[in-house]
Amino acid sequence: MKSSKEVTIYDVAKALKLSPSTVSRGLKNHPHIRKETRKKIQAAASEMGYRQNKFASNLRQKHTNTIGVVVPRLNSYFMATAIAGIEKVTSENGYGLIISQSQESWRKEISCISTLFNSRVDGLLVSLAYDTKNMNHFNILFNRDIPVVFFDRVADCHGCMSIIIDNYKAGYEATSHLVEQGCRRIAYLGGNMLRNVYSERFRGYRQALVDDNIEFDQSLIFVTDMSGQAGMETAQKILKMKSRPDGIFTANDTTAVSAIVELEKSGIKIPEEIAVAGFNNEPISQVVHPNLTTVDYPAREIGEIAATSLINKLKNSANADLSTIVLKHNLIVRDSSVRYNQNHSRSIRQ
Amino acid sequence: MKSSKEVTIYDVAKALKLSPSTVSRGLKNHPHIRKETRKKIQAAASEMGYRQNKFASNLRQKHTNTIGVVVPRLNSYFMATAIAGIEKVTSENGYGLIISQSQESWRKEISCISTLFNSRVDGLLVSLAYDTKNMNHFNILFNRDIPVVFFDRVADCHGCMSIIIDNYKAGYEATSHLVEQGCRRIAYLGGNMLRNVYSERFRGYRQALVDDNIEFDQSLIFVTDMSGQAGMETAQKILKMKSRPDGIFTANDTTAVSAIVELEKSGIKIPEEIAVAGFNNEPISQVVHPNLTTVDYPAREIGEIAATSLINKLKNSANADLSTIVLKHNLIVRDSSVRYNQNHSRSIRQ
DNA sequence: GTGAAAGCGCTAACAA
DNA sequence: TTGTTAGCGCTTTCAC
Repeated sequence: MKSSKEVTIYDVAKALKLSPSTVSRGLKNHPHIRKETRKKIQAAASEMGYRQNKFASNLRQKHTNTIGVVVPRLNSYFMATAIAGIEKVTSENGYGLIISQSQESWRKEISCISTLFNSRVDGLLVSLAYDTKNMNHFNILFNRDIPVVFFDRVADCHGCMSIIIDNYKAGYEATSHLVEQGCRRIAYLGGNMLRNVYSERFRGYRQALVDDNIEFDQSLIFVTDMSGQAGMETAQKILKMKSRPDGIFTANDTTAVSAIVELEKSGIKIPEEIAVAGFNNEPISQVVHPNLTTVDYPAREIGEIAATSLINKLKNSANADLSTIVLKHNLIVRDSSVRYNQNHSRSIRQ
Repeated sequence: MKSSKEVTIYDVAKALKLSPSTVSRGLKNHPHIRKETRKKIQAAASEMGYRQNKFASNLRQKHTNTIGVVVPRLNSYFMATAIAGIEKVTSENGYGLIISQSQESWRKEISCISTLFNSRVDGLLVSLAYDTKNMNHFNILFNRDIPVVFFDRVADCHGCMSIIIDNYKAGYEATSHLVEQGCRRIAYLGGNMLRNVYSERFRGYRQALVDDNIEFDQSLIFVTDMSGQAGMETAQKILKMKSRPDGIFTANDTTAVSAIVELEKSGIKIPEEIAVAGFNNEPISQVVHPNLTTVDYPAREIGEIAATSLINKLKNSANADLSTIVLKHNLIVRDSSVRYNQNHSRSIRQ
């Protein structure tokens, strides 16, 4: 194993007394090559330590076998898991991955897209930043027919594909569940309504109230950045309210958990005084006391399916493309929302 | 904004009646170019929608401005945070990132390294898999002088750089702390001793026992894969022991937390009957009840410093390279290990 | 089934 | 300060 120069197809060709083009063809199983020749070529190539120069190849072929990923943040359980899924299928399919973070900022997202565009990724997987207000920065991609698949935080645009769950339904189910447990004043704690994940969960929340004949109360709606900090602060606001809610539906687990911790510090009993439901089924939901009722969210699958869809689109550009894939979610009921007494009295009442 | 062909420096040159080389130079602020010309070139280029073709450039320059990353898993708090740090500094320095996961497997790690090598990354950032037994797969890199910086899970090899914390000291401190709280039979729950992070923490544990005149007991040592599952199973083993430990030092928080949850299910009082200390200061450590004593670990900094070191090495290859950078850790004492009574009685005794 | 040759877009040595 | 030119390694048309 020498530390010498790179081996090129010219070197292999010379060694075999063949032409470079034959070697090139032999290396990629071109049909018009005799079996023996091909074998000879491949043997010699690996013998000599040949490795393809992708730049030369890309330069000719005009594609990079690279996929760009733009996510709000890397260090959340959901994203890390989704990306693990993405990485799995892209690497299995011979694609490289360039991952970048928008840091939840529209501005930074614009620059990520532009960088990735300049890196000539073949396609993109994106989940939108918290405050992205329009999709103009994607136009450079659409103009060149670079396919984009959105996942989780999606937007309608140019018939791009989206991989999501039914956030409306999940929000509806979580809220209904709280109602079933006897809650009548249910707070909603969510993020920027620009993002589908929050607006849809909110829509579900609201519809559940309507269907249960509970009046909507604007003072119970909290829109925050959905950080742990925000959960704490909202809990403090709730503590100061004259007429406190008796239930909270939170659009993620991080805020739910920090709200619970904060509420319990002040002696509030969960779920007796305030029942809580979160979203995402992060590991933390099984550790907090009481264990958190939450919506299970197939992070890994979302990543895998997003990547698979993009690769399909890349492979046969004349694809009959589904525009949206909706994955199944699952309400997981745990102690933070179950009121055994209440349940009991209800069943007696009926 | 047309969706037409790519603009090349030839197009720009033609439009400006200059030569391609002048345009090339003008675009990258080459010193031998008049200011006006440069401005004219840059204006025209952006006007015309020019974007550099990196393949052509790479093909010429023999480097890719791309850094490869190999980590055991993406979806752990520590790794996601470290990678967030890496991404920050690489993107600031104009490097792309190719991230891959070894899935904790030596075999897969070998293939990751080889793929990255074939992608011609300029350098690598790696944290070793759980069961990597030798470093031969790195030889292809060393043979071509491709620099590698290890972080967190490191190994001595070819004078590569390593970014770590003092795991020995941290293990020592955590164990000593448990002793101070009155523990006399302290279990150690760790991973494969091949990995520095586990062997060093174990070494610290052991030395702390020696220094406190506590006899080492092999039956209190549990080597697992450090998953949540493993924490649960180990807790069950401990529950069945005739002579149970009165303290546990666990080499990560995930296992610590699931062990605590499992022990408490069986009515064990934490920390009164068994005091527990973990490692990593994951968010979950502040949610579990009782809050977990743990070692704070500068994940983001480790990532940032690893990336910075690699880039420095890349930029001036004649670098006076430090071989190891040790970052500060910090024992965070929380309720899972503090025995107020015990403390009190000790202070009286003294 | 194989070879010759051109060219992808850029950079850098050399020339002017 | 700018231009000329060759060539990075590969693929692909066209010719044989």
